[in-house]
Amino acid sequence: MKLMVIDGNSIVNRAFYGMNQALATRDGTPTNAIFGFLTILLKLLDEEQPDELAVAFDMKAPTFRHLAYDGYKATRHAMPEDLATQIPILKEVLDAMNIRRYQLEGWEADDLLGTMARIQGEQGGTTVIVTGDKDSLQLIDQHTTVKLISTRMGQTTEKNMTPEVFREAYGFDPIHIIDLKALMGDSSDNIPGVKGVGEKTAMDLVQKYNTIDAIYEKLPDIEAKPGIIKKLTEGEDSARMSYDLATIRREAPMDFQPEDTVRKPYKQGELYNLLLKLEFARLIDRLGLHPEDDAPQPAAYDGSAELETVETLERAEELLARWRNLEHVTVHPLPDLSGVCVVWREDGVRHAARVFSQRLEGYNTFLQGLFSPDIPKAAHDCKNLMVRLLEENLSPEGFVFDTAIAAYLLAPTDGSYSLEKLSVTYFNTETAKAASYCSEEAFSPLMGWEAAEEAFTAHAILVDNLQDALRQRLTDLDLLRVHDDIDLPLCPVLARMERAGVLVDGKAITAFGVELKKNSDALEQQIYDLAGERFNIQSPKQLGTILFEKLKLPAAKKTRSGYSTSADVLEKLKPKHPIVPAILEYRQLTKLNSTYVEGLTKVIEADGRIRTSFQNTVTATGRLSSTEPNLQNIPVRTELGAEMRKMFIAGPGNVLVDADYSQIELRLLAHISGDSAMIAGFNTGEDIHTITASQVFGVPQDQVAPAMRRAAKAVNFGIVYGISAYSLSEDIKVSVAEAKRYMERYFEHYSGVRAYMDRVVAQGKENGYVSTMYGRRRWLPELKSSNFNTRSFGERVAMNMPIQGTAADIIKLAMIRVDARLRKEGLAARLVLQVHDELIVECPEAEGETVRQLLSEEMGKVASLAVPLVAEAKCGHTWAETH
DNA sequence: GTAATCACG
DNA sequence: ACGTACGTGATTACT
Repeated sequence: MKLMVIDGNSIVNRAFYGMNQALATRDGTPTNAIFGFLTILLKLLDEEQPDELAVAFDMKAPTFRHLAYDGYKATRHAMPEDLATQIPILKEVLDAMNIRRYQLEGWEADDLLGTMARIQGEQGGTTVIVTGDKDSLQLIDQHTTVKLISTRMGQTTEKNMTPEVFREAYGFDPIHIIDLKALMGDSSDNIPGVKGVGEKTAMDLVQKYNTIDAIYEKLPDIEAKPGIIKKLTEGEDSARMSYDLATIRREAPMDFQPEDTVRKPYKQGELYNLLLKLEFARLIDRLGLHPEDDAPQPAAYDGSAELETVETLERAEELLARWRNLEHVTVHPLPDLSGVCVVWREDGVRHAARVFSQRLEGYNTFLQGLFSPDIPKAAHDCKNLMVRLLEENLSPEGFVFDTAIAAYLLAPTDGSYSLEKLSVTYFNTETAKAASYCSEEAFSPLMGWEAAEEAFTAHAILVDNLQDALRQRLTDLDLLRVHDDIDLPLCPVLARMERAGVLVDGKAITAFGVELKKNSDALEQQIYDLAGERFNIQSPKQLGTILFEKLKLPAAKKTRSGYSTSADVLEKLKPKHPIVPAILEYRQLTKLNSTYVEGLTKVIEADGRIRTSFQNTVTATGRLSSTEPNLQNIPVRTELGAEMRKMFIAGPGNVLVDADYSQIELRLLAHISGDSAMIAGFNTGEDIHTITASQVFGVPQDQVAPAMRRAAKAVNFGIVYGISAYSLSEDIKVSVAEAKRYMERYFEHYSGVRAYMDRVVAQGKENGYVSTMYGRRRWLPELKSSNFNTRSFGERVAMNMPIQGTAADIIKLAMIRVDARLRKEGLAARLVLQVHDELIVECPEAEGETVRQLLSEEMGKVASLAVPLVAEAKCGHTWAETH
């Protein structure tokens, strides 16, 4: 039989310190250590497949010896509260998993591990001890191995220590770890050892003599320096005492019978409820857990409805007429719009009507009726639905609620908002997988019609229930206005933009690619010549070996897996070797070619246009993102890269009009902080970076040197991001002390900015969230973390999100208004792209000037701030020309 | 699937 | 003393 025993305290500590993310439930209970522990546990179970399993804990944490982790001086740190609160919960989880745990007054987890391993061995079994603590290595023997765990940045690495592996590494048998400790001591465990004997001497002695008994027997005739011999002689008592302290006691009076620890199935319902409380939805999914059959369902969820399948146009018309008078109906379409389930409530009864193109003659007439603006509709992910509606020439108007957007506004850092997930989050209820009715074959007779139809209907009802629950929560948190005024009305605008697409010059892109390839091939050859061998330049690992080992360039070591070869490292090495500039240029050319030339060529559609997807439920701040392809990161900063923008063109007889907000984030900083000096600066209408430089460096504006302006600009940006002197110094390449001086002078002149930064962090800590001018929120459990890095990150986010997020709100409002105005005025112009602070419209040449002014005007008047909100617009035949 | 790199605001 | 700026997405290498 194979027993796995886990050192609970050791592993939970490693999980706590090794998780780089702040994990917490909505109410702020930290859960990262629990999550980390369970992740490690499941991984180990999978790998080891033990027959028996147990976890040992220290009784309390007075000795703190298990708090030690690499680089952490554990001598006498109290256990952080954020960790302490997680341990009792973890124990509950283990109980629900039906895993035996042991703890014993007066005995440490180590001792229990040792005792269990001994008993197991005596009964002819084997044991794997799982710990992060090297002390336990003394327990290794023929039937006991130790799995050493270390966790960094959420990544767990493990080392299997068998007697052979140990001997290879240490040069003596595992049991002599005790002798080693007796000599060298262990500060984290308060073991004194022999004064003056460190790790090196101790290793040497134990490798030669194995035990302290042997050493002291032969003393003074041992191979060691006279000084050491003297120290050993004087320290004998201490060594003997340390030996006892370092010895793990294997005779704990514990009630351990290996057969008690045979693995048992989880207590399904109990574990489900616990993990649900901890908001570990993915873990619930992974373990395939379900609620207990008799568990009380939240009142909000009611999956029942009067069902019908609509098969005549008369019935369809009748329903449409009734729906027009309701507050809303919930619509849930199949991805290809070949069917739709509509859920509504009348006189306290819920109804669900399913309509399929194959079963209703006149289905298209029905769709036209349903998707006319006079039937108020709720749906999950409106924008995607609207894109499909536009493809079918149906109206994207008339939507009043989007459950995906609502869930996003409530938890913008969650990342995904599938119905499967929301069902668990909001109703503690598992639901069918969308894939069961979304695939091509789902409704084929082979797959069983009924199952697909049932899942489809269940999801429609779920969306209807979510609509209720989420609307309530939005109202409670004052987030409904963001949904109603910004994110929902933006959906049809985005749908139209996606459908419009942007025209590119495919031939020019291909030609550019040929040119890039020619030049990068030449560089590749050059690099091989300079390196004296061929290698994969695109492999950071191989490149690192060439640069830092073969060519012996000074390494600025960085990444986990070796040398960093990133552009800023290489930039510093440029003068040291001609291979470096060649690599930098090679990188630029291949990047342009693979990401932009090849990436974009692949997605050009038959009409020569590229259609991106704008994601409206992804970013933590409220910005949009762009995928497949990403059109928000087309090069512009370098001359060669900017060539790409010449390939984005207006159609024949058309122009592009490009309008971008000038310094919107800094203007918002001025407005939100209320800093009078910065507000005054913007109101003079001069260049803000020059003004900043003039104020910070104390020179008249006309004497601001370009370097001063550059520095001031970097400080301005840094401030918005929640700066540190170190990062600023890296950015503008001055000493940290110099950067610190800049920042001090900056805050002297803009004291209101500093006050705002302090204020927003304090509010974030108090409320648990920060918000934009329009009420969009981001929750910040990181601010309460006891981990310095995590907390610092939270503070920077607190400073940045209200600014970046407000800018995002403003441009979204601008898009809604620009789109409305272009349409109202009967212009052929249409929005085609948004790049965070920039809008791009394509229109007939004749409309160019009108549109240019309209854009600038609408964008400028979205918000009235303490400083002007300025948007500058230009026309051109290519995207490059508009800059 | 993750890490490293680099493109954008 | 800590470890180093906010927000994204695509490509490539490699496990």
